[in-house]
Amino acid sequence: MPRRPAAAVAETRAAVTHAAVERASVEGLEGLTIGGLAGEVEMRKSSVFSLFGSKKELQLATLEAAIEQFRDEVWGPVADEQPGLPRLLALCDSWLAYHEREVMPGGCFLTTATVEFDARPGPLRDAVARTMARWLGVLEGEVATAIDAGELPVDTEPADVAFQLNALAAAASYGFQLSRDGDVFVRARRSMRRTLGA
Amino acid sequence: MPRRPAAAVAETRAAVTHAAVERASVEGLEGLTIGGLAGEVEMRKSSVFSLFGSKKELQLATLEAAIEQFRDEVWGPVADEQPGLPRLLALCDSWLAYHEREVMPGGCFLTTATVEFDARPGPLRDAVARTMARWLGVLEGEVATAIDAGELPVDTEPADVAFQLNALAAAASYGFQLSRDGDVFVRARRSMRRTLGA
DNA sequence: TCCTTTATCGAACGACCGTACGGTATCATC
DNA sequence: GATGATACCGTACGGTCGTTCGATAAAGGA
Repeated sequence: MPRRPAAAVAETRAAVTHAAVERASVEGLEGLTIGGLAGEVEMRKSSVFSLFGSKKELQLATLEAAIEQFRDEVWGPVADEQPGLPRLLALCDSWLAYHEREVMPGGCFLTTATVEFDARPGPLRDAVARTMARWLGVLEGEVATAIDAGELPVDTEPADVAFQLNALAAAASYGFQLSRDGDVFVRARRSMRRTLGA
Repeated sequence: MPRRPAAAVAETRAAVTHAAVERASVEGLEGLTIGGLAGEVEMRKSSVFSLFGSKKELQLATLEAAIEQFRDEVWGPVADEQPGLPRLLALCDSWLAYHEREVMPGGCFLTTATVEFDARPGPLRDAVARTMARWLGVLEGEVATAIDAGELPVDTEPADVAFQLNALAAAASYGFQLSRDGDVFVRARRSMRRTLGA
């Protein structure tokens, strides 16, 4: 009794991973349960399972979906800004706004996944590590562009600034989740501006 | 067949929570299993269970033990330094050293617990929130002392500096766990020094 | 219209979890 | 040396998890 037309597997997977991203931001990727997820998308446990073949594959697909959403909602709006400091400043605002409007009910997904798997060897950890490295690389490249354009001091260490910005955004996310006090975003924004020498 | 003399319940609990702290830094507080923990301290599942009465109590006791260890190993060595900027600088070094020497096999315990429970209402979340708030308060007080002593600019926001230092230490911890590259500690130390205007 | 493909379902499995409870050997006290 | 408290153990129960597998009904091409 297929409820959907043939070859709809991609859409169905997307519906599941979308729900999984939200759920995992709260309970963690390990806290995901195939049965619980199935209930949320009104399917049966065995159906959801057969879409991915294993829980590990479901987790990897969920991470992939979270990355895509992050790119769409954070990077997308600022992609057209002028590369260098202008885009970096816009990116920081977009980044914090993404957390502030609570797109993820449990806070920053990548931070959650990082802290959850950073000490557990396996493909999940490797995928998280690659993602984090790639993101830090993006930030670093933007800082380097800003330096070349004379928008930042020549003695600025791009990797340091990337590390700091990422640390601040993550702390803003879990700080807000813990305290439910929006002031942490003000603090984070001020701190980011200071890091970027404003 | 009691293996220990009477009234040894406190010592036994301490042995269990000590193992639990290490394990939870890797697998998370929710990932703790009473049976697994029992194997590690060479006791039976039912024995460990009856020491705490419930898993939730075990988790709370584990958090308490982690806080105590943190206080002993991070704050203890610098408690006698001169309050204000000197002690703050020493504290940052002690803090990073604590993570660098991998006392916790899975990285910063409080960060793990924070990210794990920040969006899950309950006594665990409340305890974590109180702990984090207290720690930020300690940092903030130290910054305020430094300002009063003229060691930091008068327009410094103590809460901002506390937020930044905590963000950097946490990021150093999970950054190291992910990359296994000790350079993150150099980066974090440099960033902390910069935050403190050195 | 028939036949193959395919998306979904239902039922069952073994493993592991937290929890409950009664038993048992040792200790402290008299 | 008998007695009661104490620290630990053995066993079992109900529940939930990931996973397997055969059935089923709609979709699509011939």
